Amino acid sequence: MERSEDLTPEQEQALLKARKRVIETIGNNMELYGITQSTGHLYGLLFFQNKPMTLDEMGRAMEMSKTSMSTGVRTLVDLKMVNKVWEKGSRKDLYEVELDWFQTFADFFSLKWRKAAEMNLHALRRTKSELQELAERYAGDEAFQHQLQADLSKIDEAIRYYIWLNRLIETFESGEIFKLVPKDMG
Amino acid sequence: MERSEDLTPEQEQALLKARKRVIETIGNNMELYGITQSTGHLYGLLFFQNKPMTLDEMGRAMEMSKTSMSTGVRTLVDLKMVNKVWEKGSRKDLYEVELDWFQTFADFFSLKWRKAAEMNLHALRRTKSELQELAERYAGDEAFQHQLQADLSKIDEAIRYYIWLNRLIETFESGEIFKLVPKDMG
DNA sequence: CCGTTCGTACAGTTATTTCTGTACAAAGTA
DNA sequence: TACTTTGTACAGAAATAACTGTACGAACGG
Repeated sequence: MERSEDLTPEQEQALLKARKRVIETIGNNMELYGITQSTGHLYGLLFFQNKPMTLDEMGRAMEMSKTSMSTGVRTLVDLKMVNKVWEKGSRKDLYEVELDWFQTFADFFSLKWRKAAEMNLHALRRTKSELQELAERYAGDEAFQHQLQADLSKIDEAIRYYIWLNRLIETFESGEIFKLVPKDMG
Repeated sequence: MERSEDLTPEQEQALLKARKRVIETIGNNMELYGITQSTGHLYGLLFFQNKPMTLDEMGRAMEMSKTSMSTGVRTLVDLKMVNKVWEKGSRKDLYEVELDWFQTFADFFSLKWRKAAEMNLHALRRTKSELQELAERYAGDEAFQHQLQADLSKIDEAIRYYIWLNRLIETFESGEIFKLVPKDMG
């Protein structure tokens, strides 16, 4: 915790204790984002910091090596959960959390789910055309046709799902989702 | 692959090759669901099966132990990605994938994200009231008040986000999301 | 009942991931 | 230019997770 505000030790203790619950709960649940428990904990730490933090400060607060802070914070930056900020006069890199969690959520889906959706869609489409070629080549074989059609109809349904998923992700990226599901209910 | 349809070895080869791309791509991307690569691969295998499969058949196809199949398939059942099915005459447990991927996606979010959202919301609210108590107790101390207000406003914004997230998840659970973002575009 | 067959608990092994300390390149400072 | 300071690559150590084989209880068939 930053010391610039000069709290009494008693106050500081009480504040740290209150923060701790949130830091740990959030840290634990961040595995949903595919990040490690300790990186989640780092995120929680940064969340309550009211000033950008250096790697050394993180290391001291987390009681971990600077190397780990470096890799942890890089993960968070890649996920756009944490931003690198500049401060004149300081040679050190400074980091602070992105406080707009709506944005964080949207960015996460753009980054991870869209990539997966597009890879899967690509694989499905390639395999679909491959199966269609097989269907033509062995046009007479009824048993094989039957099998191919079973696979093809599954693939078509999967493609339909991924097209939908891509569209859903688009609503996250564009912010349209907040028109469909408003941030505050009326 | 089930042999009941009696394909030629050549046809079977071609089919397996075509399926392989999809199985592996999907299997790899399933880490987004927090499942292991090999469990993802198992899912891909089941996807193309046109009959429910036993643990022994899975083990043979995956070249892995039956124990691993048992734990893998249990994970998939817990996530409602795979269903246990009954077939008279068979003493063995049979499993098949849930083919409705829209449903699978919705179930996954209900299960995992809602649980996390509720835990976080709970922690945030508890900490919020704890901070409010501190604010009352040290009503005169300006430096401390300043710090408490900084924390409280962050917490309020986080609470706002989780309330929204819960509402979003509700639209998945109720199927309302498919009214907001239609399965097929008009 | 007794003998099978099935699924899974459990303990041990193997494989993977996470974390640390050292070393070094980059960039600033004098 | 030499001297610091900073962030990260890299290799090894420590911690976790995944996988396997054995063993055993449950369910069924004779």
